[in-house]
Amino acid sequence: MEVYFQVITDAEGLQKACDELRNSEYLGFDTETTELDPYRGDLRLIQLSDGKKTQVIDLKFFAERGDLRTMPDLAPLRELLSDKKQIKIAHNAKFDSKWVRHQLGAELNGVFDTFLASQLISAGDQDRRHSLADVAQFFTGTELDKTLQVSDWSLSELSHSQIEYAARDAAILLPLREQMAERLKSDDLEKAAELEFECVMPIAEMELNGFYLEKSRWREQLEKVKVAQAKAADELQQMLSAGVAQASLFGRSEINLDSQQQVTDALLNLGVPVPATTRGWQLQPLAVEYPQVAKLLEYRGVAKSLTSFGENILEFIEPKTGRIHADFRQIGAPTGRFSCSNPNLQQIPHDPQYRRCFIAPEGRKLIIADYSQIELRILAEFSDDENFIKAFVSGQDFHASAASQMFNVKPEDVSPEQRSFAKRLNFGIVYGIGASRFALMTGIGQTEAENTMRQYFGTFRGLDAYLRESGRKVVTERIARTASNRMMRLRFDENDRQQVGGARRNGINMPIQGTSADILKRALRLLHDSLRGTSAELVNIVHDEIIVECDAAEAELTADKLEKAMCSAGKEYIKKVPVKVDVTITGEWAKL
DNA sequence: GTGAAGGGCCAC
DNA sequence: AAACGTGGCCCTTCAC
Repeated sequence: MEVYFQVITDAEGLQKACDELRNSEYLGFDTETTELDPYRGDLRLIQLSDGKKTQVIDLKFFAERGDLRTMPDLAPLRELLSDKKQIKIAHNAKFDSKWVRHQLGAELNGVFDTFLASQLISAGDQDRRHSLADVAQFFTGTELDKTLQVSDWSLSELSHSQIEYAARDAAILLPLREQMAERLKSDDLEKAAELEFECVMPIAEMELNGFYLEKSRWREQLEKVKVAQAKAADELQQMLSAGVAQASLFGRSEINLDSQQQVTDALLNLGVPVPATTRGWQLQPLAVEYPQVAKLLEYRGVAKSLTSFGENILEFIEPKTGRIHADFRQIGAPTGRFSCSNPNLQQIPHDPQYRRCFIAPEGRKLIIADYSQIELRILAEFSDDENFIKAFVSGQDFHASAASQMFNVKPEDVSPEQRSFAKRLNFGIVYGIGASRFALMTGIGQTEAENTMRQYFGTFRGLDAYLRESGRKVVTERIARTASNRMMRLRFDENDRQQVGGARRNGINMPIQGTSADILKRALRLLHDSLRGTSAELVNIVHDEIIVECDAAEAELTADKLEKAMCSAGKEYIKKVPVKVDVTITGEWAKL
């Protein structure tokens, strides 16, 4: 593919280039950098293409003359990038926007992201790849050579082929967008795409902001866990070795407590009826009768804490900022949920001992806001169940209200046990729980579990009908959608009962989990716009929770804005029941 | 030594 | 007879 390009190295050239680019509604946009991390390397090239001609801006020549963030010479470029009316097409725009934000001091607005679009269109197909080369091949049939992607972009003089490669990557985005836009339209994914595209900048900023973790407090916490772990390991070792044949004369044989195999053998020797899998929920009932099993579960808990949430997380602290900048994948799950890694800030134990280590630095505050029972409210909305809605509208404790209805007692007479049953079912049905699992987790018998579930669905008939219809539909259509029309395709063998059952549960869960993700994404965009120009910074998100850090003086104002953004986002999708957000102003990531 | 798979547990 | 959805990270095991 021939590319017509021009290299820009000075202010005059840049002004002219931006004037030319102004005439195009869509611009292909790409960057080349010397590193992957904007805190480490330099932004070298910015490529902008109107499809006919590609402008390649070599920032090295600008950086030589001063600070890129404030340099007036770059004003036309900043303006163009942040103008939301001119659409910038980029592949994984989060990457480019982080560099532009951090090193040019500009927001990227008006995004069309071919990476996110590809994920939306593939609708959860795990086999599809989403690299630019794969996406270009799939949608336009063009072969892309990406070998120069990892070439040295810090050279004082870039080669002709490097520049040409850079220009071509930007140019190809225009025909690619045309194909993808058509497909988004025919798949009815335009709304979901807009939701995703508008979320790119908030997430890019969040990653740049990072979350502050106090090292010393984390280490103190670790010491406590280490002691607990050593103790539990010792005790478990003692208990298990009682069942091992007194080993060799050469010494005691230690059991590797992390080895599934060895632990199972030891338990069997002790006469414990170990089930096929020894996952926590399977072992839980045995823990009452067998102290060894209880000890094993205790050991696993502390061992997990120490390995997954131990010293290693401290290595993620960026020296330049003293903060943790995790990677968030915007479409981390086919449902539309985010995933997070390096480290996964979405799975820090709820125990305040851990979360209290994430703090606001001196003079700052954390605002923690989470949706109250968002998935159940979505379920109320979708199912239109009269009694379910009533329980929310009444404004009292939801689980107690549900229990009151299903056990037919006055709200004040609901026993803790009844409330607990209702609560477990409320959560379980979102995942398609069955009677046997319900029996196992409550400790009641199979028959009683079946009866309780029958009572539950007898009370919430609309819910029952919705879940059945939802499950039926997904099996016949093999597609599930959220409120924004985000789509997930299900693949299963219709003759395999297990697969059909799995697909049904999947399809029931996806619209609910996915709509929750839709709402969060919408909230992030509204929040981003309402916090612009303030001291507030987004620092973490956990599915139904948003955490913002701001100057102490602006805490009240920020809390208000956060609550408003989340509520309005929720109300766009949930009309039949109130949307409730709990907000806390605090110095630490823990509720008061 | 390295990498993939299997099993387990953390979050929501 | 059925066996609760989405992720990431860690460990062991086993093959190369």
